[in-house]
Amino acid sequence: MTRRGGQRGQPTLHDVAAEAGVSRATAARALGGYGRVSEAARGLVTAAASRLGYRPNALARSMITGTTQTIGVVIADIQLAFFGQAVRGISDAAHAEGFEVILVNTDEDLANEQAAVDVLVAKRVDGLIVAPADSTRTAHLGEALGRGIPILLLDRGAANLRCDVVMVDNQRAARNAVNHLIRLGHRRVAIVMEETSALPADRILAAHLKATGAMTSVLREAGWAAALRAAGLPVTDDLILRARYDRVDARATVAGAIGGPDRPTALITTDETMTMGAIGAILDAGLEIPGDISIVAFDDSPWSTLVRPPLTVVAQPVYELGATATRRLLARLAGDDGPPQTVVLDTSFILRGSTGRPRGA
Amino acid sequence: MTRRGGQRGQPTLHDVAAEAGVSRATAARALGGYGRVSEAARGLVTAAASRLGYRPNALARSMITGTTQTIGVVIADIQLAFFGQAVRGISDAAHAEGFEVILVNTDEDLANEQAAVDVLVAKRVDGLIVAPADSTRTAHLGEALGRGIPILLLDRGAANLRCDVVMVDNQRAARNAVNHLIRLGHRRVAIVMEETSALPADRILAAHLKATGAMTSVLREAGWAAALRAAGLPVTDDLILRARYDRVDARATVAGAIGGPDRPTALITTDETMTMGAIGAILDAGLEIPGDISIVAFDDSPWSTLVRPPLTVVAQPVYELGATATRRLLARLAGDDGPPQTVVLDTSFILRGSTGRPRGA
DNA sequence: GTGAAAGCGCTAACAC
DNA sequence: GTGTTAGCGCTTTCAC
Repeated sequence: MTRRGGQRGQPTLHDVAAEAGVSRATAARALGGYGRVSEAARGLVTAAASRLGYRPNALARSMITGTTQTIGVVIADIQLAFFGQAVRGISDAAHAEGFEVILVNTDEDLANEQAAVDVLVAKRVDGLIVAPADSTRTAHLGEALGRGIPILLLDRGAANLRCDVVMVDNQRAARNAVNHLIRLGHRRVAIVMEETSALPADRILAAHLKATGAMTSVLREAGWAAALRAAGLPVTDDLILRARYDRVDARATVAGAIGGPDRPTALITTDETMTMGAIGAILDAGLEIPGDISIVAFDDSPWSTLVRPPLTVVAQPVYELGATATRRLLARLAGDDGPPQTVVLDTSFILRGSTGRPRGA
Repeated sequence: MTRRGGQRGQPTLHDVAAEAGVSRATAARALGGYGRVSEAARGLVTAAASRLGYRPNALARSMITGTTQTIGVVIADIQLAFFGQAVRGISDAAHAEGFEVILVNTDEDLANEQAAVDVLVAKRVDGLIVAPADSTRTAHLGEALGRGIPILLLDRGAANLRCDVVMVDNQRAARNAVNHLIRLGHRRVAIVMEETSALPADRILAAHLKATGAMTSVLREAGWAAALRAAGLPVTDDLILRARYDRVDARATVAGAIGGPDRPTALITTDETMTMGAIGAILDAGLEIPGDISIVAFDDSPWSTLVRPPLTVVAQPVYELGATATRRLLARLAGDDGPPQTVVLDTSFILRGSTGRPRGA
């Protein structure tokens, strides 16, 4: 019994070489598929390897090659449908090139994100895909970049970070959606969005936002405001329905806004969570969609055709966002060192039953 | 400039030690938080480390310690709400103990699962959580177990595998749900489920299934059949609506079954995908829920209260399933070598509006 | 084509 | 308390 076994009892290259009666170098070459090995030796080695149930130690290999064939994915919450789809796109594109994925949730918390990047750097991931929690406080990302670890920003940009970004044009998508409502005759179009620390809508400079890469909901708010203003409609604070980022609070917020006499005739929601809250509130209030109130939602959720009426939505190519992001990142890993790219994928406006002319229009 | 830098240009312990003017061992002890180090040395080292932007190389550490602080998670598809929730539970419980998660999707394909296990073994994950694609062909899992890698089976059992399992009692949950329908007066209760290679329902031995750990949908089918039989109702093939695992096919299948004259008066669906298909078909057919047809769905999807009427469901504690699974696995990693445990979490039956008495009952 | 030897960055004995 | 030494399992020169 020549078997020595590694520390965990698993056979090592050493054992395989001994079993095959060749040197470790030859065994490694045969198994690793590099260098030159005779057919005879290769046969001996592979036979010995399978006899022993040898599995290469990727850790040891990575120490030398300097690549772990692993990418880190840092997102807010895998439970959200958006990230589920995006991560599937990432995972598929990564696997296609032989990469694995380490997943970390941040709950949009900066400290969590910083810790995640730290761990992933320690684990020596080859690259990072991150949906940054904060578009301005990105020192930790800059540092990783400085270490030579490519980063790809998913879904949201970030100021002062020289790296690739894959996203959609949120402002434009929101503007289009609101334009649709305006064309139908709506004059009071509210937006349901999560609370942010951003400036009030009427002081936002869209160009600045675009440059600094703000949160998607803020960009959507900017698009909403732009559409209203372009139509000569007032952009007032009572039309901005800010809720904590959960459907219960979104529901309460919308309930408050549609309970009064001068309620908006249409709503645009900035994501699935806000949409669920808004629909809940409308159902509670017994209002008819779109007769009493129209709604256009961001993100084409699987269930959007199951509610009555089916939802008019802005659909993002979420899976493709993830897949494209990954291909871009892997290109960097493969040596592409061109200037940072921002890839903007197209959204589509899907007209279904939840938008219509306001009463009396 | 004493800095040498590692292969990727990142500072190593060597650099830190040099910068601090101590030996590598001392630097390692100060940074790793093990062994004894004087306050003075610790100060010197940590200062040097932060000056250099040192990040430990987890790969090198793992080679020696024999632990990667990483668990592999092998599931069907992270896009499915079920797995999104479960993985979040896993991720949270893992992070709480300092573990990261490598995620792999299999699409319920055995070959994918085998490949995934291989890669994860090569990456030397400390343990594996897998929702096995096949409950009988588990040689690859047995082999990993043989290598000393603890495995935890999530959501589904597997035959002949001595390892922990965390799941719900699918048969019982289905039986309860169907009993509710029977009590309401339904006599023709159909089940909407994915195609499987299992035997027809009327030949299934529930006990055998329980022992071998079949797919959840088959167990739910067994529960459905058991409830009907216990009530003296016929279990006929036309009540088993099998569809490919996608909502489009589920919809077509259900459409066919509810189009005829002798249609079932109630439906039980085995998961979210089947539910979406079934509701789509019912809406298409213009049938009224629950007047024309009752429906009870497996899994309490976020949108189940948004459709009208809100759905009566069997809710699984999905997040808890993941968290519990992870805690069990981590206990194994911490040395627990008691006999394999099967943890069964409780489901809850949530009565909402989609179930009622059949017409004429 | 094959083997010997060096070394990736770190931890763990073992001396001092 | 600190330094020295020996590896973890692998890839990679470099001779032969």
